[in-house]
Amino acid sequence: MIDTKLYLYNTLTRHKDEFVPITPGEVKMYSCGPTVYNYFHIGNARPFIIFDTLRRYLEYKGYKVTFVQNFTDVDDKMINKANELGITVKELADQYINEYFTDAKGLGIKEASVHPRATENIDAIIDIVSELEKNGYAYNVDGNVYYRTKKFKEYGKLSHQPLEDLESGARIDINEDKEDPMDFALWKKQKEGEPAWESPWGLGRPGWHIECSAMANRYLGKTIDIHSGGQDLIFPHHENEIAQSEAANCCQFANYWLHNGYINVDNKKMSKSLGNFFTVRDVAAEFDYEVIRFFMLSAHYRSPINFSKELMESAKSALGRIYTCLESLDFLAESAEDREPNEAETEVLSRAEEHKNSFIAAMDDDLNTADAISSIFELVSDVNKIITASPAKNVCVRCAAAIRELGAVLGLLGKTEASADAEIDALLSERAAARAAKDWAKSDAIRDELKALGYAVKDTPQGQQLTRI
RNA sequence: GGCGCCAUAGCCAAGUGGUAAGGCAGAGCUCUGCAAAAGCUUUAUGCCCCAGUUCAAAUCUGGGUGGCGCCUCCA
Repeated sequence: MIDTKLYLYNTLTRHKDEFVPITPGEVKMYSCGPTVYNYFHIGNARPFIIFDTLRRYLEYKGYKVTFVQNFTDVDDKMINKANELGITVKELADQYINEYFTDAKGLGIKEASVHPRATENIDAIIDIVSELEKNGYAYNVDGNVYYRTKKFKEYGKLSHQPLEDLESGARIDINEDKEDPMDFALWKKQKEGEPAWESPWGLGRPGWHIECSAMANRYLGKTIDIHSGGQDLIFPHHENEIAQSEAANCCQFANYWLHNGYINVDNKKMSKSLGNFFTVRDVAAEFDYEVIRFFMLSAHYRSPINFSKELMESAKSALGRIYTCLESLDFLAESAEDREPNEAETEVLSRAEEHKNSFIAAMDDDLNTADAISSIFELVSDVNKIITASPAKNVCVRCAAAIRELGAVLGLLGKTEASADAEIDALLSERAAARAAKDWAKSDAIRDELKALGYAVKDTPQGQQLTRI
């Protein structure tokens, strides 16, 4: 257990608050997941990566984390897309949930403890809407159930906007059923051709906000530690979740609300409506998934970041620098002498501890991954200084482990080199012989041949080092 | 109209009172048969501008300028 204090910026209090979980040693987290009607774009990927990193860090510190991330698998967008494609909403959901896991796995996003689907929790949704109706926070108009926003006195506490101000800025709502324009749907009456479930109010489907309240309650309980999502969910989605959950359960819904900044393109928010979005699938085809993750973590999670090909290239080179160091350490560890560390090596090992402490201090400060990554680079830089001097085996192993340990907290550096096959080994021996005979033409020809096979070879004092390109 | 965020080198980006981390790109040198990688050196007397507080300000205060977001489906 790493018992340093973790501070997180809480949208609710607008401060960095010391993180104290409800139950010592355990953390209950809920993060809003995707609506599964398409591949997700890199803007969607940011919260997935950021809050996966928070989860990993909490686990690294020794907490037992229960992490819930939902799939919104029924809403207007789902229904429209399914109709367009001539398939059912469930078929659409199944397909894109699969695609989600493909991209998420590539990005190093661990599976949540539970990935509940809205359509599989209709009973829990009906329960909470019934409770709200019973205690006067909801009203039924001909099969549509709405939340009575004015009744919830703390409405606006997350977005820090008094209800009147929200109302004056609100678009005119032409829905005549509602008592107030700020009221929002909890349950929607079935329309022609829409999927629907039986309920006390007739056939219908849940509104968007209610699913998160219902599923957080079912899988985590009435009060959770951390609720997270993108900044654009603060209002109305998270504000409404608070209104629903706190009115139904009569207690605080979440102690810490965390929100990540946007991804911009040409300094403008990336969004579907502006059409300036890139899917993770497409970007991963050009750059590695891991480069996307590294890129996301190279700035503070609450800052907006710009996306561009140039910045991805830069991220790729930076990540490559760490991998080069790791590959050299792995290579050296195989042939290195098994002896006691010398003075310089002992110094590097002790500096590795310092860098690890800096890394932890950065992460404790509201998840400052940019600063944390700089600790990894400083460690790499120290290691590089001893790498050409045939370091002791034990030193190579320990340095590589230290770099990988910190990388793993960020969900990075998990790639391991595939061992070369017999054909490659034969080429390497042949090249070694050619070099010994100073037959440079042949040596270079074999290097080209290896390159064509997808390998780069470096000549080091310890022999030929092979890496996959 | 209400609420909020941001401005640090060619680019990206930490730093929130003690004298500018880290990465990418560039330049020179060392090593190398060549290459690759790495190392060393180098790149902001200054952090959008102007005032102020302070022994001390990129950091705090006030005022500007420029950019962005939420208040509407959106990560």
